[in-house]
Amino acid sequence: MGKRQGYGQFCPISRASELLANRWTPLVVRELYFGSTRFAELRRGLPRMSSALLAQRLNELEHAGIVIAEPADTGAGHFYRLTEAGRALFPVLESMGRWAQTHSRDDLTRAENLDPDLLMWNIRRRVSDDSMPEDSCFAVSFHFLGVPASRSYFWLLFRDGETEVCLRDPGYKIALAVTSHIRTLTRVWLGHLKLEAAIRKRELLLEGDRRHVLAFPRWFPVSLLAASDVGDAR
Amino acid sequence: MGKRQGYGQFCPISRASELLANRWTPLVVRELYFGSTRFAELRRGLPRMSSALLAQRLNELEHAGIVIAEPADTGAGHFYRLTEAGRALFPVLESMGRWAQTHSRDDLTRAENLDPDLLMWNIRRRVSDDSMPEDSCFAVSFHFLGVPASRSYFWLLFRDGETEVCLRDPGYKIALAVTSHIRTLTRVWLGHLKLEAAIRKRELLLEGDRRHVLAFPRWFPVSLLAASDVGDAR
DNA sequence: CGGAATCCGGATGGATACTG
DNA sequence: CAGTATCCATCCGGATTCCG
Repeated sequence: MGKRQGYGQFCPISRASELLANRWTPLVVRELYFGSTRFAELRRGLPRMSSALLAQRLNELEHAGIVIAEPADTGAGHFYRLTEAGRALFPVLESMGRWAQTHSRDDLTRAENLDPDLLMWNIRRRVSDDSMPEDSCFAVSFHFLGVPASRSYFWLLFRDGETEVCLRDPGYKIALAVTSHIRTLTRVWLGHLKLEAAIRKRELLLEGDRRHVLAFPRWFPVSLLAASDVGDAR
Repeated sequence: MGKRQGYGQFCPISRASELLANRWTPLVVRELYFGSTRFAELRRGLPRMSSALLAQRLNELEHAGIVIAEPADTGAGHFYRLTEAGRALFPVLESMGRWAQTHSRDDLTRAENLDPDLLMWNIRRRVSDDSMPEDSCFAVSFHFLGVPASRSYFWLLFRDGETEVCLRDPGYKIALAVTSHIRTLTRVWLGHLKLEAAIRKRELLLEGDRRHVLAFPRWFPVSLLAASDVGDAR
């Protein structure tokens, strides 16, 4: 009876809404699209989502043909991947992102949305897509202002062509130390502020070998959804 | 506390989801984008949505700067309109529609989504956008198969350049009688079947003056989201 | 560890009735 | 007509637990 379900309309927007207009669902698809495959990875990108709801959403999406869950050959659990129909949802996510970047820009970096864990996790995911020198093995430290003390230090560890986020000093050589307010680096990530401008304005401090200082802007990534129009980025 | 609200993420998809990933919300925006402005018009395009929830969604959208409600000078109630930020959401709706048209096409015309009221209401809205002869005054009757008897007859009345949906014979000259299964006309509307093909295959019957029979395919509209790729439309 | 199942309290949505 | 008010079913968040 009151069973909440479809909208009973033939309109294609209605059909798409049956899938996407549910709490967390677009963000689950986003995580899968951006490359997470394991339950734990998804949770890390969706820290405020309960594990029960994530499991439920993955089921719904699998049932709808958006996600396919293959049992992990190694160990327990599954690999969750988008099907072709799932990847075809990207234009929806992209247009949502583009809308918010132009019509809700300042809301993105309101205090309650700043999250250093999430930022580092996203940076790592984009860095490892790009090509870093495979032979070198070093760490870059990040020190954030404007966050709780327990969340103010992070390290990116580059080793064997892999990139890892560490919450403690990994003990490798610190090639570069990055210091900024969490909002500054988030705005750089979102394309609201050019990295070079943040450095020039001394909102972002780089300390280390001249070589690594100069290399940093070349490998430091921005979001796939970064604004191309960079507001007050001069 | 348990207060359900934002997702606590700086990602623009997250921000857009806070607005759009709620039940009925994309469909409310769709109705406004397609030209409905009064509460009653919106309800007619969203027949399964409770009036309480519609009022709540309009409030939320107004608060978010997507909708503006101006008190109606004449009579009670308001005119609801999209703001510029609201109209900028159209690419999101469009990409949702495009996705469903290609990846969930057959679900659109499942029995539970066929609705002759909704179909006629949508047709009317698109017809009046197009130019019909302003001087003429006539009616076109629609007889649907595959629907409850009480919903099987409709009339489109063209008068003074206005178009109206009638649930009873308006008494004007019936220039043309259209008969088809509800699914057939819905598929034509969605672009899954070409009108000419439906006529040729005798899934859609036209009776009336030769002049009106010939004119019908010229003014009969399809959805703004009609598929350009028309499957088995030959 | 990876993930599913359960339980609880608060929030949300659907149905119906009601009001100016 | 244009919404409110109310009641109840469902959904969601958080915590805990369980299983392999």
